[in-house]
Amino acid sequence: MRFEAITIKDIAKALGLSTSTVSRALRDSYEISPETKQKVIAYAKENNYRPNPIALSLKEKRSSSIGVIVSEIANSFFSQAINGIESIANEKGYNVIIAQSKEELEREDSALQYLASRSVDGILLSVSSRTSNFDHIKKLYDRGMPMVSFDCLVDFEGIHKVMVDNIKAAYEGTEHLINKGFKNIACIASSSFLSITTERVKGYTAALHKYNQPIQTNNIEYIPHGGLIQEEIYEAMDRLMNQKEKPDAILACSDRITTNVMRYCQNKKINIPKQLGLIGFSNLDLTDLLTPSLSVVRQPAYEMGRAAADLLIKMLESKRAITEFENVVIPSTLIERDSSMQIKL
Amino acid sequence: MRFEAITIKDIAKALGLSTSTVSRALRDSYEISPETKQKVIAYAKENNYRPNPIALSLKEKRSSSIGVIVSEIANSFFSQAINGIESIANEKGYNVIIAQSKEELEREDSALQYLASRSVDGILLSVSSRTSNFDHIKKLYDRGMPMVSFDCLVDFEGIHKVMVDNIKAAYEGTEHLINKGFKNIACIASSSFLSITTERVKGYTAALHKYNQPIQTNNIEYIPHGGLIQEEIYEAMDRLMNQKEKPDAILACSDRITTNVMRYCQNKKINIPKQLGLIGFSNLDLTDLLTPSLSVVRQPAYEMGRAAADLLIKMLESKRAITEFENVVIPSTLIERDSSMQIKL
DNA sequence: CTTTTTTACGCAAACGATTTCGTTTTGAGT
DNA sequence: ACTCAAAACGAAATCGTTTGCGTAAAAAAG
Repeated sequence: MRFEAITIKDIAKALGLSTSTVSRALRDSYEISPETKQKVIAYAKENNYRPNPIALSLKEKRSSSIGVIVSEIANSFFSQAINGIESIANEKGYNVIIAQSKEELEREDSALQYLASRSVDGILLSVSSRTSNFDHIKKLYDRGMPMVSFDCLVDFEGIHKVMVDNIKAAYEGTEHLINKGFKNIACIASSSFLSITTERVKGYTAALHKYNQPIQTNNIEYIPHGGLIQEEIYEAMDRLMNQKEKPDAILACSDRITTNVMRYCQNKKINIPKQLGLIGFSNLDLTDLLTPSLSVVRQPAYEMGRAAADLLIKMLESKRAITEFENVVIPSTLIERDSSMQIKL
Repeated sequence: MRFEAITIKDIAKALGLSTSTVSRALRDSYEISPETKQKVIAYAKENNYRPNPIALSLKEKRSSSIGVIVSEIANSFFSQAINGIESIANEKGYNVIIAQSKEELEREDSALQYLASRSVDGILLSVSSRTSNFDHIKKLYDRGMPMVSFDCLVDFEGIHKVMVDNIKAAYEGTEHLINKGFKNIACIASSSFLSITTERVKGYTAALHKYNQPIQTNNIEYIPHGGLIQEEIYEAMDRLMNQKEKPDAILACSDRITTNVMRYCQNKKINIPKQLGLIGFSNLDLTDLLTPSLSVVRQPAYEMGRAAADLLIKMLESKRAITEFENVVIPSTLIERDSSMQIKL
């Protein structure tokens, strides 16, 4: 079974013209007489002609499409970011191809390779939590594939980057917990390879330092697969809660980590926030309905997507090579709810 | 800025061969001497050669990609379904292009048109809640575009369909509420155009009928945009709760409707389940963490995606035209939690 | 009534890969 | 020595579209 679309050749044959004439008529060239144009356009419309984008891509060496690689789309941050990307892309006449790395290096690489082999004009990339080595990305980038890095950033320079101020975001989250009276705050972050992890941990320690709270390395846990594997988070929680001095609050540095910490506490009958305060990075739109309502650091995913897509398309459409690379930093928002309120609830 | 990949021509030139020889060497043709093959393969590997899929698509008249149109990816049901689709597609060597209709007819049509113009071999479609007329879909389908309809189905026959048993699912949900002692159960469904709506309402009324509860039309609300617009749900709830005989429980027929009913109740200080029982269709993976934990009808989204993709690819790869069309019905699951427990909590 | 210009169109190449149909060379068979 | 076939490769068409160039006829200029 196959779908056969009408081509310029079919029109030419039907109207007794050459393909060049038809092509020019459709593009409203001055070399074609008004009558011929009229005939061609009418016939094309009638038969629902649409130029074959594949033939166009082959000829023009561009596909008018951009690729997006994220860890998974079933993640509120990324689905919101993709909405932002699409809003810009549609506006500018590009279409979007989405690929998921599922937090695996091999899938990231194969997605990159597929997109690279000419089907897309450029790539928006948020690296997976398993990406400790960025050579496969840098290689492709150096060979001329336009790319913009967003959220989980690549480690090299000379590339546009879009991010939140992770240090500040984590600092504010931690500070909020401190202000609410928590004395022994732990931090659960994503894989240690990621820039967002190191920055968020940096913000966390900076806040502790500022308020003269001790910084204990055994209060910092890293989750290798960024929360995709529930077990990893449960194990981290076990380690934290089995210490002599249990933490009394937790800063959870990703969506999946946050929800799985809540689930752990529910299973273990740990009351939030009485026994354990919690604030988490999350873009879920029903954190207000959770029990207790969840205090979150919210990333402006939609805006980040828009900014990244905008940078990429500007890059694609610029004549000369880019020499100045931007680091777009978009502010995050702290939303204080019940999960971080120690005293009264 | 543009990315230039290595082509078969480059290899031919570098090795002093013709493009035909290179092509054959890479495809391991018997007409090429082992030594030449060796040289070509080595050079190709070294220079990271990858066949240009666009050129291939043009020649083969197929793109090895399938399109998926859903209302929005930021919806747990669809993102899970897409995961299922991708799992099959990757297995069979297809890649997936995702488009969102955002519950708008125009966006659905333009997505369809784009995908149609030869960039995809087939389409998996869940129609938008604004789609009251299916002509644009049927037209394309009749012109030979392979399609499989899943979840929100098209209204015509002669096409593969993948769905849950909506009547049974709604029946079981309603029955569960009845068994828990609720006496005046309302139903909030998606737009009245959709087959899933009529079927779920049918299941709801069937259960009421079976247990001798009165069926009141003013207890059935339809949400034009399927829940994408929060206001529409709030207004429906207002209508329901301002009746003389308020409902004591609600069957919410989509993810967005369910969560927005909860949000409404929270705003209006309506206690679930004491004042209002609730069971909802939902695929969110944290309904267990809500307050109260949410009773749900869960659709097997991943399996539905797999089934739909499987049918489509079988269709694409079958030599002769399909004459038998399948209606794949996949069972849903009822998960009983606190939101539907009237007596004790 | 020529010559030049304009008008309106067709031819063919190009994009990258595959494939059908040659073509050349070598070696075996008679 | 002659035929024939196998082995190893190349030329060219094809997919759908655009575009530089060529060219016929018609119109304008001389």
